[in-house]
Amino acid sequence: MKPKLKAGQRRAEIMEQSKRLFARLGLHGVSVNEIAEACKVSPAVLYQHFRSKEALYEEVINDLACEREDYVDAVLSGPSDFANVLYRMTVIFVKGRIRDADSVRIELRSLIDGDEIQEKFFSNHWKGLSEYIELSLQEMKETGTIKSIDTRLAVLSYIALVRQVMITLSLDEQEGNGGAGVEYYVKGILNIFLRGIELPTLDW
Amino acid sequence: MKPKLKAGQRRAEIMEQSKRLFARLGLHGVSVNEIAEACKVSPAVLYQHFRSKEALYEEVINDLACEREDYVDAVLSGPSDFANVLYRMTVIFVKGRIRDADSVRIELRSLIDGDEIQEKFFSNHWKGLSEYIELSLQEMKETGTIKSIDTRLAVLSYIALVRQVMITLSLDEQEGNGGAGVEYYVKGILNIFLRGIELPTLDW
DNA sequence: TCATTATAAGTGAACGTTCATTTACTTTAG
DNA sequence: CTAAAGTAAATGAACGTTCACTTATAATGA
Repeated sequence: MKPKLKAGQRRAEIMEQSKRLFARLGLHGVSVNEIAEACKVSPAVLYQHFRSKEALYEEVINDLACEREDYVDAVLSGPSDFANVLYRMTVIFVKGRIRDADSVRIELRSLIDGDEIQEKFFSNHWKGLSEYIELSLQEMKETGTIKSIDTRLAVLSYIALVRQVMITLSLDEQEGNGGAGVEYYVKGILNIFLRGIELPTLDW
Repeated sequence: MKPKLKAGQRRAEIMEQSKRLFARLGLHGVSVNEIAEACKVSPAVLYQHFRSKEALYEEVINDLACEREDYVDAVLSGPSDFANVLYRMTVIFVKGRIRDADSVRIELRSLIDGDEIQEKFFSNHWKGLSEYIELSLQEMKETGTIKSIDTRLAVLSYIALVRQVMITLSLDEQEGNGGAGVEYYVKGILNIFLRGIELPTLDW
């Protein structure tokens, strides 16, 4: 006898399986039957929980886009200079994101499609990181700690570097990373970035 | 009466339209009918030139994969130090790529989909740039011009920065770039990169 | 030169399949 | 018993693909 799940659990199960499939194959790459099969239910079940395939897709995407990282610990749990705080924030960010590669995949998809989802991704996931950089640089500029610099370009560059780390760690199957972990990569790109904008690097 | 194109021209037309559509919507996002419609011919025509939809797709990708920038001029047409050569190579690379945004889109798709056909495209396109960096850094390491550095990480970082420029210039519709051109962005990220790996920046 | 002919290019309807979605019915738990 | 949770089967539309056919173009021969 098959166990019957409560509506809420079934819903969650459907969304989990959908997320996996949509991330890897895209909206048009997966059929409703395949999703149902992955959930081990008949296709009709999906329609008791979601209006349509597209509605399910949107909900999955939206769910991912709205997740937010919590940086409170990152800021408080160590040295409070720019480099160290940014390091801890980035590690938290990257670890949170690559926990499921699907989230990274879906973000990249939304980047290509250029839909509104992309903005949601940015404002929920990247904003914390980029605002911290932007405000810090602005302040350093005013106090003369740093030479004149294109803040926008700096933020853009750091995002690019972090995204590359996420891609390397979560999408490159080949595992040719030499087994290097999140900390190694983040430290590596962060130091490149810091030297790049003429700030002192991590002191360890 | 409609004009009839020669096989070669029709083939080229089909591939051009397909590229546009595949880039924006992906293999499963476009139907054969839509491609035919874009070419203003009946669907059957596609099958006189390509075995199947998938074969057409592969050929489009493959076509992109085989394009390669010519860096001879870049190397010869100015100062021959690492920074200046890399600058000129990068400008050529970026200009060539963003000439059609579709190529950039397809590359991003290939990152996500991770299939082998597209892998080829990816590695081939960046090869010129990344090999130049890799070999140069290796040489500087041996001659002691540069401190010990993770070459792989450096190459990865530069690719990330260049890709970000491409994305900004060719996918971000919002045009909030302040109208800054390729040269500005390339110079910006290149200097960040050079300082990042402790090499002298562009001298102008 | 100009009708004749051969062939390459293109058509449109229809094929079988798969798609997303719905309907009518069955099972299970409280 | 009954409401919720499930199923199997069926739907029309859209899909990729093929087929029998027409039309434009170019080569031929008198």
